[in-house]
Amino acid sequence: MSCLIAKLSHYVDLSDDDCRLLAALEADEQEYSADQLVHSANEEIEFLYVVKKGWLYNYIDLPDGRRQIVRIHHPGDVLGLGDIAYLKAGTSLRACEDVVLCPFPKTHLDAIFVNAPRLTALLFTIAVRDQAILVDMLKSVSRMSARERMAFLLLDLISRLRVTNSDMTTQFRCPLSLTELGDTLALTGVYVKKTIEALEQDHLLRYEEGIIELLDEPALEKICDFSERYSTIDTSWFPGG
Amino acid sequence: MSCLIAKLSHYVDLSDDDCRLLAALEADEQEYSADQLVHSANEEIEFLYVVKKGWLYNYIDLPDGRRQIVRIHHPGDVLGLGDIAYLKAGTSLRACEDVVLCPFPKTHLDAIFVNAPRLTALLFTIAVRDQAILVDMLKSVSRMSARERMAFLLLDLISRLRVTNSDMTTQFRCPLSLTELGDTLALTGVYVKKTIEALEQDHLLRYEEGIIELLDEPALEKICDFSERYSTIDTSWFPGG
DNA sequence: CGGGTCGTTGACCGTGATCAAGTAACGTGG
DNA sequence: CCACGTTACTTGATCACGGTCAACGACCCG
Repeated sequence: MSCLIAKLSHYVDLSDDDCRLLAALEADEQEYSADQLVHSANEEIEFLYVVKKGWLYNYIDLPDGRRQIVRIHHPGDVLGLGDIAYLKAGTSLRACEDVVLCPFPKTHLDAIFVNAPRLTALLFTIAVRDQAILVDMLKSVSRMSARERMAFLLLDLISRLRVTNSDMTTQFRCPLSLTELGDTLALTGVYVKKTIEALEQDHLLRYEEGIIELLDEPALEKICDFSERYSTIDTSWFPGG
Repeated sequence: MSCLIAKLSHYVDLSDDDCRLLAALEADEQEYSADQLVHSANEEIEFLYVVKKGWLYNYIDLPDGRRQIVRIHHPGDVLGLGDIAYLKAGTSLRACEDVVLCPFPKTHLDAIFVNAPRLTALLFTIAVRDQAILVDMLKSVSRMSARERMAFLLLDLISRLRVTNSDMTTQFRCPLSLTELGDTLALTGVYVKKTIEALEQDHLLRYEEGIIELLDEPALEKICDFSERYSTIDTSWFPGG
């Protein structure tokens, strides 16, 4: 089963027609290797993508060479919804390991908007949920200490992985380098290291060779006032189906 | 003419049916006074709002008493699209001066999703445009200096005001206090003051009694690598209408 | 006239950046 | 198989941006 359908049917019952429309989005496949740029900011957007395998991230470059990672993507995510308001992409998209994407032209959304109001509402909701997550990220970066931010990011990542991967335990592989984690958290790679070390001192987590193990989730949640945004959404107002 | 219709028809031609659906959203009116809370985070969401008059802002409180202002709203804005994925509001909404809002229940969106795919696409696009703006804000707060952030915020505000207010010059009244500006920029009120002073020293702007005048917009744009997000959006992929 | 909030200014401080040097792992070409 | 370059991780010394704290004045409202 496609991981897009798997992820979406977590939220609503999909009709056969809905599934057919969604399957059409995953007709093509394309591979990208680790660290490869999928598209860069200010490039014209031809395609949206469904992630089939691997992690990627969106980021913005600043003129002085620094960058901010805006969103980390996992299999089953729909990429590019956030860019369809504009002709050109606002962020660059890069694979952080070998990935497989399913590109589809943005005009394919037409068929969904016209024929499947229920699915439209779901896509709308997902797009808008991403916004809530950006708000969390803004709060994190603007108002929290390095320690709190680190806790927040790790909890966010694991709770997203749990949505599609219900056998997920307390440990996962994170293919981002320390510098990339820093670009996500608005810290330097150096300080990410020191922060992780401090959390390890307190027996809250373990980090080794890209494997992260959360040793005390309740304590981590308390540190950063975490609230989970992925397991449930409100579908009660959706058009009947 | 309603400022919602004014704002939206800036982007697409609206049919009579579309206008009728939109007008229904502005059927009711409600006043709030300066500094009044419209709804708070974690409250159940009953209504979305169209802003008829005055400025408001969304913010998040942190357990330790700090807060982050997430978005500043002007007349014509639709509030709450970002919250419809959840049963409860993620942010609090507060009036920063006397305002008039038009509340409508979120189920009213149904009618639009089912009957007006073109308008749906527009709302979708607006919701998603807000996301691009959040990304800008994230970039600003995470990676820019106080001076750059200040420049960015002021350019953002004036370019939004210009969308509906084409006779806007280089000066506008900003009803936010220095502390509120600080909560927006992730700075303290004290440092906002010092930053504004520094910009005044360089003859880039003037600030007096809440009136802001931008003296050298090109220079300000250069400081913060500003890109305008409000004047145009991509409507080419919209369903025909 | 008293109390509140906001703006203003100055002294001092702390988090996280910057810089620098060193190590380990990897792929490359000779 | 080794020399080389590259990249990531590691660690420590020092620095600076912006926060914190405190005090005062202006203004508003009761």
